[in-house]
Amino acid sequence: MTPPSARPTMRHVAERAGVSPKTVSNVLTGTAQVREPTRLRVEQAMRELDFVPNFSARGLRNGKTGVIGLALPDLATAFSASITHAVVEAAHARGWVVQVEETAAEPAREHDLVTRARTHQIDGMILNPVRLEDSVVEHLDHLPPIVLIGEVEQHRTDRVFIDSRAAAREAVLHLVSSGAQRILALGGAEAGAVLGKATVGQRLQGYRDALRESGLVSSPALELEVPDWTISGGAIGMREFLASGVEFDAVLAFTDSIALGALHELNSAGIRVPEDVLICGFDDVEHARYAGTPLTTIGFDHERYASAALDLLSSRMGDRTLEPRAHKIPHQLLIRSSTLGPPAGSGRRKSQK
Amino acid sequence: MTPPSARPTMRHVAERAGVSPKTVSNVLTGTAQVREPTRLRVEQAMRELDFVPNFSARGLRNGKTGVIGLALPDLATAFSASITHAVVEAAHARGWVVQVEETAAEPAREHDLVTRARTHQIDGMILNPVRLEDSVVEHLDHLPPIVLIGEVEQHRTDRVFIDSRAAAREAVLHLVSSGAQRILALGGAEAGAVLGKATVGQRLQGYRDALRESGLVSSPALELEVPDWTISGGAIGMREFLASGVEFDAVLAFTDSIALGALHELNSAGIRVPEDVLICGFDDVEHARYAGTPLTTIGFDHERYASAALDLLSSRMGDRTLEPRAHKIPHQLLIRSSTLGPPAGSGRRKSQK
DNA sequence: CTGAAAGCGCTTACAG
DNA sequence: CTGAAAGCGCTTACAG
Repeated sequence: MTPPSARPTMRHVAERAGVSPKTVSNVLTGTAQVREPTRLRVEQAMRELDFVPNFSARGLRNGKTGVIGLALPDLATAFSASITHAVVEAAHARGWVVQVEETAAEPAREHDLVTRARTHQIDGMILNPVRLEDSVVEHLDHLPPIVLIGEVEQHRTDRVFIDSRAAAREAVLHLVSSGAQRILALGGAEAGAVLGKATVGQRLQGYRDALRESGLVSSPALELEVPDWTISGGAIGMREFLASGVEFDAVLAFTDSIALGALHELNSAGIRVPEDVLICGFDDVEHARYAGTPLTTIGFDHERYASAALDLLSSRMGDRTLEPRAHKIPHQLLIRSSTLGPPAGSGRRKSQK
Repeated sequence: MTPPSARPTMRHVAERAGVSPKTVSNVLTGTAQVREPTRLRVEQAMRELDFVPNFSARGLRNGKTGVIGLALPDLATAFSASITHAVVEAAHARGWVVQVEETAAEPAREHDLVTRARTHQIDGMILNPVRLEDSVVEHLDHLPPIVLIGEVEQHRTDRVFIDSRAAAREAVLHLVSSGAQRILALGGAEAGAVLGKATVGQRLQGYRDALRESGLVSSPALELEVPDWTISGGAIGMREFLASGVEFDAVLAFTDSIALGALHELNSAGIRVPEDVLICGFDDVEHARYAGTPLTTIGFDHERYASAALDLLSSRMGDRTLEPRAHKIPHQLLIRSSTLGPPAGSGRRKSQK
């Protein structure tokens, strides 16, 4: 019940400085030149009154809020933390603040989010879709600018991505060249998803590409989903797989968190990495490098990824009629201890039978 | 350059439904009862026009935006990810969205943040202060409600915290009872900070309390700062310490990330955990449990922590004259492999000389 | 239960 | 370079 008048407005500043509100606005936005002495008077009045502009009013007037949205499936993962950090830093450099949303890997929540985007008053949104419903894309015209991050088979929106298919292929070829023959893909057969439509599909395709090229057979028994893309999700998936008794000598995990969970589970089961099983992750989060066995992974520049997304957002906000653009960020296979095993041909451990 | 009129307003809905804007507002906010047939007509008009309310306008009118701020020193850490996740989930349950900020451990940026809080149009803010400048607290009356999370020797603001001093003491007593005699405190002597004023100080005090009680001497050589509270920060700190040649047989790291960096560095140096050195962290982030050597740590319920902060925020938004309240969240020492060493008295490794 | 009026705090044309 | 007017899209009293 604090009266709103407790907070000074431009009118108060104007009165105190003996000018019109317009002049205060000019000082604030720099729209028009203001003579030095006038400007100093206005600035002093602002200081004396401890004035700050009301961004709701400005937003109402301008149709811009200075806020962008960042929507990720699960904010608790290491990868999300790294991306959030990078986006917030890059956004600040451009004068924006960031509102975060969590889609919890539920398509319904993604949909809600996008349709609610306008009410939240954000100027644009960076969305990491899990399974982007087509219905969302349909609404595109009524929505603020959206940049998709991650792999999406969808060309009506700006996108930033790494070539996950190529990266997965490289990773698997590396595993094969290190002597692996039965490689588990851990992270998603993603039963319901159309192959290739999202990150999961891309990585799975790259995995299969490499097997084919290497003359190895792919098998549904070696493509395993995990409950979620977290450390515990990876651990649970690995535990189930070990219980199945299927033979394997390497793991391609679809994220580093999954890989770390799998690594833990292998160690608990007395299976040594890399002596018995090789393991490779995805994303190069900080603790991949510092894991008990440092983790081979696919790395890319998270800062660059964030900047690219913001640049796309920025130019689309300037012109919504632009053709959709896709910005590919280079990736790199980072080889660490987890795949530096004994020479090819040495007997690898088989999983229990 | 899209005309703002592209977006339907309440007036359009009202015209289409043949009612006044006020009635549309009533339907939307539920302020007044609306007769069933009227309401249905209005709702259909909203659907047909794909109407969503403009929250900037509503915010301007109501003085509320539905947005709260969450400010953490470094969004990239595992602890930040866990807290961000918990806060966003709890906020959504209360109908709020969350804007994140990063203070990068710089007091100046915290100060900026707080003074800019009003312009960002947030209804309240959750701030994890590193060194909260008194100047910030001075401005409290001109700011939206703030809840501090973490330990702060400051009683003019609502706070949520765990008893870090008691927790650190328990952890060290546990290390001592496991046979440790020379325990490194890794995370901050925090040269400039007044002891006890922030998280660092609390944990350091608890550490010293336990040493004193155990009849062990504390020594500046065993209190080490790290460049930052990250995994690599912990690794760098540990590396420097090992180079110093000071003897030690246990480590109390001030966060799990620091602990994991230290663990990695010890392993690299051929020092075994827990056989040669015991190590204990703080916060119980997910990968503490899944580390190469599962990490003993101080755990607490992150969800409860977040909910408590939002509850305090909520009630203060209802009444700014309330006495400041402090909500303590219980913690628990979680003993895992990293401190399950050989029995006390067995020869521990000394660091190199 | 519904309507007509006024105003939240800004900024954009439009004049000087 | 500065001012007076109008309006962004809502909602809160105030009447009916």
